[in-house]
Amino acid sequence: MPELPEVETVVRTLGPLVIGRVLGRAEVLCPKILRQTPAAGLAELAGRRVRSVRRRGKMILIDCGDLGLVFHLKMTGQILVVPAEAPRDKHTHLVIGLHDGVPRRRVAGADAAAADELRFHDVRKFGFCRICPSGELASAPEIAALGPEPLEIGLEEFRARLSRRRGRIKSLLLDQAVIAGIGNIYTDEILFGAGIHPLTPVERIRRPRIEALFMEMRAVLERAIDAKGTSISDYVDAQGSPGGFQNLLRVYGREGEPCIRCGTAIRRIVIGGRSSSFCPKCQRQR
DNA sequence: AGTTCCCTGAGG
DNA sequence: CCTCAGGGAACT
Repeated sequence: MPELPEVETVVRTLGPLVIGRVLGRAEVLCPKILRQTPAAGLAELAGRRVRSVRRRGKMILIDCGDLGLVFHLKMTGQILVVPAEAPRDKHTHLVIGLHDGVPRRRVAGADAAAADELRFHDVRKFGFCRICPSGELASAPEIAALGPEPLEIGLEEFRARLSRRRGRIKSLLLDQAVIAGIGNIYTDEILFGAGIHPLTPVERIRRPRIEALFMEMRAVLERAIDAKGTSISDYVDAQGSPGGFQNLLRVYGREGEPCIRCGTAIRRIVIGGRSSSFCPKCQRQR
């Protein structure tokens, strides 16, 4: 599932494939995935040059001058850059032409440069794309509501944000308004590393352990980015390559297997409808 | 704070 | 056939 490290990897692989290139015609094969995007907005994309590709939380922001594209991959979304002639499948929902700069005058009879396509692909159709004026990007509801970036926030701000809230630590780390970009896999990995039971009320976690949590959050996310994300079901980067962090997971998806630290069987519980794996010995409920 | 829903493919 | 996976919005 694309979380911060996967989205970061998509952004890093997508950027070089699209920045400086010009968008062509957009084709919507599944209108459901367009959020608050009038057909006119789509038509206006054609001819615009891609300026930048950035990430905010789990959102992908593509700046095309005065128009911006926002993608959220949710669980099974993919953004791919492929040759225009590559076959599509039934889960390809949005296609935007992509070509190199448009010369002022085309040489008669010259072949058009081989064109690529930027494609949004999503088996479950939970993901979406929004097109809006660049000036409205920051105020788009999905972005305005996000908490700070976990790799940019400092320890004191992290601690302050958590201390303002009540509730289970797992639910808070998953809450995008508290901190942006962490999902189910990395929450479990971070809590394991910090030795905190996922159901622990945040107000019961003492300062030294909050510090351990902060360090672990940074370490896990950075390691996962280094490994180019976790590919369990559908995740691939903009070139279609899988990540490698699934081989480095310490607790997620390891229910019943021995804890890598103490050998105790990893247990799984459901919190807020999400499965949570943890070691009952290394992550004692305090 | 917990439940339901969206959606589809995989696995039982 | 049934159940499960899951981000996040909407609802209870």
